[in-house]
Amino acid sequence: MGQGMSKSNNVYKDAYNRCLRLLDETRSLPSEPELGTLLGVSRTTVRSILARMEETGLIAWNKRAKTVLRDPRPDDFFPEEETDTLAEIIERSFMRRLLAGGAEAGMQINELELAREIGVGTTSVREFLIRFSRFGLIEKRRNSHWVLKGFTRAFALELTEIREMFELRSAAAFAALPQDSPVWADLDRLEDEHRLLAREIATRFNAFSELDERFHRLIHRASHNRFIVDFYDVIAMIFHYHYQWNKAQERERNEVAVGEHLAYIEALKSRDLGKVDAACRKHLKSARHTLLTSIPESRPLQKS
Amino acid sequence: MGQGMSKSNNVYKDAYNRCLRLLDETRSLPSEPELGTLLGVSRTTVRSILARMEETGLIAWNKRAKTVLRDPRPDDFFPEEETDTLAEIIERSFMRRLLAGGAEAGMQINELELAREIGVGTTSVREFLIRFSRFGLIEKRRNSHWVLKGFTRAFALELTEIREMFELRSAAAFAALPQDSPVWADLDRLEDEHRLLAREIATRFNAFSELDERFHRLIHRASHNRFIVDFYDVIAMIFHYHYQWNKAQERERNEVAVGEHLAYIEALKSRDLGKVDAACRKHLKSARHTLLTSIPESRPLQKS
DNA sequence: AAACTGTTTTTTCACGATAAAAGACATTAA
DNA sequence: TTAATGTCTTTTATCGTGAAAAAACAGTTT
Repeated sequence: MGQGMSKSNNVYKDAYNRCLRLLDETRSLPSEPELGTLLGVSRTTVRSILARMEETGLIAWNKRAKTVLRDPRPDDFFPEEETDTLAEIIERSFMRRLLAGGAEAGMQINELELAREIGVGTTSVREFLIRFSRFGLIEKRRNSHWVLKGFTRAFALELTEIREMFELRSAAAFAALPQDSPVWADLDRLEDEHRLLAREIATRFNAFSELDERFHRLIHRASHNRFIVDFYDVIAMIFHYHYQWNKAQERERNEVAVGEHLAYIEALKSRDLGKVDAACRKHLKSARHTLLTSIPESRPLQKS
Repeated sequence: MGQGMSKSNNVYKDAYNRCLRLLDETRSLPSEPELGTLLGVSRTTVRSILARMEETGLIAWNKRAKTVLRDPRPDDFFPEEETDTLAEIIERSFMRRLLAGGAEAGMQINELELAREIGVGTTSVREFLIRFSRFGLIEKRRNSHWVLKGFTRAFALELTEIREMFELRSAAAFAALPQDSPVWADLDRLEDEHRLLAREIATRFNAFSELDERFHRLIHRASHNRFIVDFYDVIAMIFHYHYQWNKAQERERNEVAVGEHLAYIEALKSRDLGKVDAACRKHLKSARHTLLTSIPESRPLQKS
């Protein structure tokens, strides 16, 4: 694939695609700085996007006037795979290898080999591994290779131990928040989404994982502790891949979890610390159980 | 300084210096692989060391025979500053800037500028910042600069909150360890060192920080949780620099801390969970207090 | 004058290249 | 035949470089 290429323009491509979707809604686009904040990119990138949109006849562009000429067609979009960050590409490849079996604990990781296999430079792989190391799954030997510690039962237990400690504390902090805190409105909105999902669970059960993450992040944020908030990244990463590999009884599991969340939300709203503690404990216990059953007895994880 | 230079040979130089110290003790050096494990380097590096030692007339080297010819002189050693890792150099420079005042929270960090100022490549600075980010003092803006969050009171409080949570749990786990666990011998040895230091506190009070770290790491290891063990890196880093900048009442503070450690050790040996909890809490409370008083009221930290 | 567009500069991201260091393989000595 | 030494190969650490993207500056328009 792309060889010798210094840097992919995925930021531009991704923003372009998102900008296309904006086109449906209006007859003319806002100013360049406004578009920049809207898309989360710099004006330089906004101008590249506008230039191409003019070229392909999507808009007429003359200084402030950016008139939409036609609706975007499917082939106006850049292919999805070209909009991914290098970091995302590397993470996916790495996790696939990790979960594809044959990834025994203790095995050593070769930067050069990984880079060649994925088709990227070694620097990007190194940086990925350094970032990834905080998840506790790999470890660096000074001046030498990385060692895979493996997705073991021990890992899951250590992870959930911290999770439980942090979430119990965060939940208690949440319940103690003053009535006028905006989090209560956030919680109400999440409750509605949960009720909606509960009704449509038969068809939309796979929408749970995303909702789950938003719910728990809201609670963790109440701790007002960066280490607790940041640690949820580790949990989110693990559960993200967990949801992908463990499809057994997914519908049932998610249905139960939605119910537990609703009870948990009720407890939070009651602001009764005893109830909060109980509801939180109950949910975390079943989350732990689900994670543990997907990991075979003290062996590295295999794809289901 | 070193420009255009691809990689410094600090591993070799550091190992060489350590190998010189070995020369005092024996008449002849062991085999190459043995020396490698002793010094923690590869045989390639060992052979470079031996080659130079032969050249400078320190040893006679013929295959297995490595006879010491003379004692090393001070000028045989490589200068200390040439034995540092790039990562160490960058960390020191970075922390100096951070603590030298004028490092306001919210300030942005420029990779290129840092690299130029320290005289290293941008890659090394990037990798350092990624590793450093887990300490919670800096944060990355996607596709853009890093932001300094600052050594604030809030930071210290968040840090100590986690520390207390983790250490109380670890201490309880420690006390519950079976009598035949090797940690009890480790604890006895640390107790002796504490008693020794307590007696010589007037002159050796600055030896405390190293002992402190070893003591707390031993306790944290009893948790058997990688996240707890790894988190001690954050604490150790902060306290390492804390000891450097806050020299006010150092002797008194350390004397008190040694006393608290001894009480803490007694409590652990009693295996009475109530006593352990109390002793641990007491020590952590005064550690927190010490840290907090060195940070001025909700402002970035200034050098004392 | 405030907010925009046009232009230039700076910084980030990612690569290939190269010396240091590790590791593997072949050979030899005890 | 085990464990060393001698030699060769591979990997890691670090740099300089160049395109993508951000940011700063300058000139316009409302």
